[in-house]
Amino acid sequence: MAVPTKSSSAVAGKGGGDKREQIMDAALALFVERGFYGTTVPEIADRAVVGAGTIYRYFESKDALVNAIYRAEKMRFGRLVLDAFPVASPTREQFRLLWMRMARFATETPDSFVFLELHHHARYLDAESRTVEARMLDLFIHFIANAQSRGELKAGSPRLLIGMVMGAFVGVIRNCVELEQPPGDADWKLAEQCMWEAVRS
Amino acid sequence: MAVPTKSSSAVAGKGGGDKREQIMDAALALFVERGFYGTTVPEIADRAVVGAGTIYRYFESKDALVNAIYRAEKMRFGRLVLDAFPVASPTREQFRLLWMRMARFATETPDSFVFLELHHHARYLDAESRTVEARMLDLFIHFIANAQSRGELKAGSPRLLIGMVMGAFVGVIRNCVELEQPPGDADWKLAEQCMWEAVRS
Amino acid sequence: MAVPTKSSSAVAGKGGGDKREQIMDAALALFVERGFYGTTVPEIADRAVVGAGTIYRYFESKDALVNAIYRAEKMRFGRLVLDAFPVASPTREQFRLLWMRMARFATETPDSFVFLELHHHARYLDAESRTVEARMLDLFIHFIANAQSRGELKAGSPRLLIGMVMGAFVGVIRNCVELEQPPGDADWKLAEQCMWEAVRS
Amino acid sequence: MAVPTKSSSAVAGKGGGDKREQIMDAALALFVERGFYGTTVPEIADRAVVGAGTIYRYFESKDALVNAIYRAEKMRFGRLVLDAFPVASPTREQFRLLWMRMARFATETPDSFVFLELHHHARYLDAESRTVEARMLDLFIHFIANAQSRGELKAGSPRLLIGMVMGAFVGVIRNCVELEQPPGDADWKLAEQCMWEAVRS
DNA sequence: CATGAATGAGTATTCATTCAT
DNA sequence: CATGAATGAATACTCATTCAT
Repeated sequence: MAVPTKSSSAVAGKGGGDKREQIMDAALALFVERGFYGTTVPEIADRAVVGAGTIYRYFESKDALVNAIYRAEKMRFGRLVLDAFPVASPTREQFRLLWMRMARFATETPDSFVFLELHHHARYLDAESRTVEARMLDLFIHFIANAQSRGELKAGSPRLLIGMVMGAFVGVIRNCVELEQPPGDADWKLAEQCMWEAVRS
Repeated sequence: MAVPTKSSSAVAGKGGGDKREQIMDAALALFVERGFYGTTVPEIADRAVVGAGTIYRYFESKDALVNAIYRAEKMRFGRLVLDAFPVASPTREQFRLLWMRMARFATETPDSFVFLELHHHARYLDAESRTVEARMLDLFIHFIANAQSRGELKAGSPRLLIGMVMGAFVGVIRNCVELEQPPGDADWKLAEQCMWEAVRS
Repeated sequence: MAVPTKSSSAVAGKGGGDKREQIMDAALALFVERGFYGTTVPEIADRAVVGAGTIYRYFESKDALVNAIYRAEKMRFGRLVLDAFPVASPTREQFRLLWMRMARFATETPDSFVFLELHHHARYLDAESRTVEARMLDLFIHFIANAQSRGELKAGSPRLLIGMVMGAFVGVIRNCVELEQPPGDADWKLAEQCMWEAVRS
Repeated sequence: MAVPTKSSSAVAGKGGGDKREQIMDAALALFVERGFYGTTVPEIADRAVVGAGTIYRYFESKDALVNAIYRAEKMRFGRLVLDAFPVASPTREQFRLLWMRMARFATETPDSFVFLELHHHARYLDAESRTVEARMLDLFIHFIANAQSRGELKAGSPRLLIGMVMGAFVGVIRNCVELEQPPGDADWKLAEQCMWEAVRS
């Protein structure tokens, strides 16, 4: 019942061998490539180079696996974007930083970003996964509300502004995914400037 | 193999007995509600009040059905947004009109909009469905490029700008879907103003 | 959801074709031959000459199937043994009749009898199946108690006497099953006489 | 392949550390509680406080384990019932003794008795286990035949009489198991008297 | 044309057994 | 000797699709 934890293996060294991570990596890639329902458990096992049964030593079910990946990636995203956030900087700087950090996440691990995007509303996400999502949203809402109260952003529902900016960000990624070329630095900067003008007061 | 065409039902008048449309309506609603893989063909048949086998008289497969719906809705979207487009109006007016027409589509038939959004990248979309999508994109690209050449929009890849604006639009919808309240007219107007400022030169 | 009923086909004639009954017959035989867990659903389907999926049109699960068989056979047993029971006859006659009817059931459909015996305490029997069993037991208990009150049977817990007599009956069957020869009429009569002497006052 | 024998532990004294017995005890309890197929090997290992792999150092397979338990318990049953059997006593006394010794076995180690009963006809019992069973049966047959030749028991197939008496015995137990109360001494005596009257000439 | 009962290929999941440590 | 993580063969069950009526 007690499933092996990730931490123990992080110490292991020896160059990998962490089955739990192997499985999550393989599953993430396949879910992005072929979708959740389009991916079979044996396929995940093959790609992770483990037996099919092994997956069930680490995850209760295929659903539990996708939820674990979702949470892990969402939290990694959160950490990358929010760690050591310059609370005192001007809003303009903060906006740029958020945007560029997100861009880095999306550029360095595009699979992860696409995965989070695709599974945002998936039926198989459980309550805890949705909570992770909700917590991050709250942080953004506070950020917006504060800036609005200083008169630096347009008035209006913070959620609306967030939806707009995040939507635009995703739109930029999608555009590049469809063109099958990674978005250049210039693209990210242009988009960032556009969206700042969209929300600034 | 000779599948009944949609036109046959258009002739039927009185709106009764159009099985093809009944099936598509039922499927659209269920796909939005439970996803493509979460919906079984017999369920669609039940909701459409036809026999399960009947669906295969109108559509070659479940995949063909979802593609037919995608194309039909995408084209309806295109017509609603582009019909009688005021080619001569100022760009600002054109932008507002596009946005508001899209808003009307999304507000009047939210299921259709969500469906198009959710299935944008679905694996089961075939080449023809992607072509419908591509044609519409071309129209937008020309619109943007023209406006750019007149110096009214920011320079940059038209696809990038489209991705950004469409993404933001979707973000607004999603936000409201999550809050389970239809976006108000004020929301749409605010968002429209924001995004205009995002793209105008 | 609404599963086809047995009655409709009983009328059908045409010499069989009743899938539900085919499945139950095949399953009964296999459960006796190889046990519940030793029988796979495809095996049942093969023997019943239906597709594996067809079984699930008639029974929710393998468990539901074994329960349905249990109930059907238990009730058939009850009917055969108790129908038109001569309430007014002397206890000795009643005892003989019960015993011989049970013997007929066990001789004519030995699989059914063995099945009921083997699955008496099976973990997969649900509440309803146990109720069928309990109701029949109640009838026997009343029969015993009445005879005891007339001083014709030994005093003592009716359940104990029933357990003893039924146990002895099963013992006779088992003995013959092990010898792989059907119990002769003389055997049944001898055993009946023995057990009467066991319980009479 | 050279599996540790039971004797080695008999030497150990103090009763501690005897893994083979720990495993058999745990398995017996679980098999009775949840059935053979309802019990997993790791569960047995947990209950026996040994590693799952250890079980395979003492038993070739799960089947071999259940067979070993069956033989051991059957032989313990035989010893308890037949040791120092008073060959010269009157048949009535012998019958009473057999019955009461069986009752003691069933009362003192009900799990063992239920186990023997439940697995009497199990598919996974191998030839040797059946031989143990057969040998004991032979002893009983001789006992019966002798008594019959002295005219003390009813004529008829000894096996039939044995089946009847043993069946009745099991019926008494089952009755008490169902009522979830251990059979009282009075119950055992009543039943013994009944069954003696059943078989005596 | 319409139907829906029947199908069986395909999937997630379990668990006896092995073997590197 | 003992272990328990890893394995993969085996099994119950689902559902898109067909076809006899």
